[in-house]
Amino acid sequence: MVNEPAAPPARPRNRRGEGGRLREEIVAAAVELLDENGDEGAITLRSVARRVGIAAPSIYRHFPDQPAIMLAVVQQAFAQLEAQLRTALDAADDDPRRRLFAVCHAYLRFAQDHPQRYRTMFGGVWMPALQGTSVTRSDVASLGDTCIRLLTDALGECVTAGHAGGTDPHADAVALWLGLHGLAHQRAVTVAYPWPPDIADRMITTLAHLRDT
Amino acid sequence: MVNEPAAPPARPRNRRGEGGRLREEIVAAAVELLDENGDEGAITLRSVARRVGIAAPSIYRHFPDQPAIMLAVVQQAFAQLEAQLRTALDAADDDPRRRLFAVCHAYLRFAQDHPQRYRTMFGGVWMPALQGTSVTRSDVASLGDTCIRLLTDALGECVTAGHAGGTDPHADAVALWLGLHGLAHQRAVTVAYPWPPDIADRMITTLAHLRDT
DNA sequence: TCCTTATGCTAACGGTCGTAAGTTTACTTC
DNA sequence: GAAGTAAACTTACGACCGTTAGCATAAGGA
Repeated sequence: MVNEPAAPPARPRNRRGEGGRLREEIVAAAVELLDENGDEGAITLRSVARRVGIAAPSIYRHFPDQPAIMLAVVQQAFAQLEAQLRTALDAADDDPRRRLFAVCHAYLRFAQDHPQRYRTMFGGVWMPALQGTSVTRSDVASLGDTCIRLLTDALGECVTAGHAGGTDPHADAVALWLGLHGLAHQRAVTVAYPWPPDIADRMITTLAHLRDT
Repeated sequence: MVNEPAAPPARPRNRRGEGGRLREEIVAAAVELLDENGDEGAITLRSVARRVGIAAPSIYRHFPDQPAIMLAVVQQAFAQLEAQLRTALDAADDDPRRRLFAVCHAYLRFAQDHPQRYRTMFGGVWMPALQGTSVTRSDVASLGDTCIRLLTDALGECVTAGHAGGTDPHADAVALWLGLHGLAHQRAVTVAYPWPPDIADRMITTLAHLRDT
């Protein structure tokens, strides 16, 4: 838990118009602390300031609150997840089946590559902690919507192409996402568990009601 | 966040041999704080002591650490979940199909009735926080095993009776639990989301590979 | 060159936390 | 009634936290 007890990196002051750059550095430092310590409680005003190499009150130029930093971290993480899903879709060919697997595996890969971030994104330390802070409920309400839509669309393509059968495409999409989330979250939480090797593909195939090839 | 700023409930001291009763009171108070504030960070040595009506250091008679309280809370929660699953199984008849649904719905009901507890049980604030504390990794390793076995057995009965088909019963059981966990966890985290009404039965039926009746 | 102003810092306050050391209270036994 | 001891308390220390108020410094246009 010791974070540079006395680390004066002699940080150069930003140029006149580039003060906002410090905001990115703050968020990046917060993400670093989260990834290293694995505990969102490690993201504190002072710890972030230490990591960046600035004085703690200097953060108030860029964030009104400490929860505002957390919100920025989570927003950035969701943007990264969305970008990763889009990249996977762009790299895939036109087969709806392969596109569905691509986006699902990209989702799972994000959670596996950044378990602490995933845990924080969906851990729900929000509703309680943001009482009386600058973070409003609407800031956090629609955070994962775009990512879920990408998944829903990919499943819809499969249904349209006749590769997937199901009585209710929307409910199936929700179920598929819930299954992915269960796997992703549990993988992010437990150190090492003997998962069946093909557990991901099994869940995707089953929940998407994919027909045998 | 104000917890009895000065609440002297004039707690009577326990009788000579019943000092261990305070331990139960401490755990109960910790659970109360968790359920009310919804944040495991609300379980602190001093807040628990205030709630019980004792001085903070008095806790050290019964717990070596603050993490030890958290461990006790989680252990108790897992015991409650297990008891709830067994109760549901005992109340069910002999039809394997109905027994499977009974245990699955009991699982989901626990998460819905005690969302903060569920979040804490599976939230994984463990691996990081127990560094250098009295809580060892083995204390937390096999916490949910019994509950998962109850689920696995219920699915196994369905397979044996021919009500469920699947190529790998163990993998299917894991997948079923992951699906339940995804739904339970997400329900415990989000305030209100328009879930498809029959989402639970859909996931259970699909992941268990239940045959049409 | 000087003045404005964005940028970041120092100092400080009040609060909470975990924990150690030593002490008081009251039950039980003799 | 005396003694022993379990049960719980008081006091205190050091650390970290979020936040406020005011100050220094340097960039860049006039």
